[in-house]
Amino acid sequence: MPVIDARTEELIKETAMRIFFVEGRLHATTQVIAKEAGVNRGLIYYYFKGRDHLFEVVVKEAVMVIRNRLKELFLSKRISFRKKISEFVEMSIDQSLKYPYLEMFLITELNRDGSTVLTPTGEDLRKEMLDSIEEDLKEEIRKGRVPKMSGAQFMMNVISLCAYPPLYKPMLQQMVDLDEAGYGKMIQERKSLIIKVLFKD
Amino acid sequence: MPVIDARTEELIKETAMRIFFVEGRLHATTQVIAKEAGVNRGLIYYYFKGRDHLFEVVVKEAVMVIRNRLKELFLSKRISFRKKISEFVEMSIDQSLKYPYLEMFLITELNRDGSTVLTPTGEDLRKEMLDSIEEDLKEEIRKGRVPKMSGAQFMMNVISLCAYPPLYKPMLQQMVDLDEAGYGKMIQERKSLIIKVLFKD
DNA sequence: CCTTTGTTTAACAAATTTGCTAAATACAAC
DNA sequence: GTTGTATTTAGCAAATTTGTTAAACAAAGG
Repeated sequence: MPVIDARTEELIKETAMRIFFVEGRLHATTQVIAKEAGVNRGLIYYYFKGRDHLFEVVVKEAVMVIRNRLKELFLSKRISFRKKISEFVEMSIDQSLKYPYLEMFLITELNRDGSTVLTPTGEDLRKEMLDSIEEDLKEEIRKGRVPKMSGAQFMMNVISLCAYPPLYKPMLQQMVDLDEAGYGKMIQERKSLIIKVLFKD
Repeated sequence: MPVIDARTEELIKETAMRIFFVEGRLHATTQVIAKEAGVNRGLIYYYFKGRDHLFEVVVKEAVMVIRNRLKELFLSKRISFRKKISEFVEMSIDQSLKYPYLEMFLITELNRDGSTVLTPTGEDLRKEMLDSIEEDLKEEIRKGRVPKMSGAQFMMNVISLCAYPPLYKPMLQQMVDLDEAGYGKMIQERKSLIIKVLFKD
């Protein structure tokens, strides 16, 4: 029997991810995806059951990667809260630069009726992570390094400060005069800047 | 001649805005829009030239409203920088609650090739607003109330902290256990919280 | 060389969507 | 009531998209 050419399946997935998550064309047709991948459209139906299933596969894969990194980070007892948040910020910004529209896609998907793409995080794990943050945050607030707020508000701040700017790129470039290099530099600067905004000391 | 029934045209516009900007269904078909507005699909072609033109009209209208408020706010010399930012935050959050997907739509639109929907802000006005912010910000930095950063970074922070959370609602509600009332309360709390995060004193 | 199995292609039918048109309707003015 | 104009409706043709099928092709084993 012939060797299974894994390149085609991968190629389709990677092209779909680029179109959805990098370029934000969330409703690209199978025609477009196949064309840009340089493969016959039928192959999307051969390797995946169809458009919806291709969606499901790439989203689930992306979500799993994010979740695993989050889990690993926030459940490790060894490093300090400040350090955890620093790493989270770095990770988030790099992720958002790589796939600016990914979170947006997940949000839209989550809003859709009958979406089966996103399975909720396990109840126990979710609670454990949240409690861990809440506890560490309380200590920071006590020390006066962070204004009084809930863990949810704090995480909302972190996520917003990281995930929005890469999305906002075209808007920002129109508002401020920025070339590609200048934009990249600005986003990288944010990594340390965000920490300075979150923690006052 | 019969009185022009402005209700139909308005109804279509409002329905389109709700579908696009509130529910985030950015590629809803003319059929869907007409159905939800309770009018015949042909009327979209009667009052607007077609789907694309309907887009153009509602987007331009929304952009104009935002721009005018921004302009009025940031070019008024009478109020303090802190107060300006406070009002901007309040305005942005209310706007984002009303139309969570509006900015997202604008961003996607701006990324599209050949988009004529968004005309850049006048060069003179843009520069004037930016300079005004930069100048006020320098003073705040000098007083040690804000960490050292450019005007662009500061505005990026403000916009992110305001605009992202309403988008993130479904995600947040899955992460943290929040009912509708709890969510609303949390977002309202952000108005003052964001100021405390931006200005340390 | 022939068979078997996995992959790729082209072509088709069904469904959806768009943009338009011609006819129907509503309604104010006469 | 008739007329003229604005509005609304139903329906059509073209284009697009989806999902399937049957046939072609490639490669490895016998």
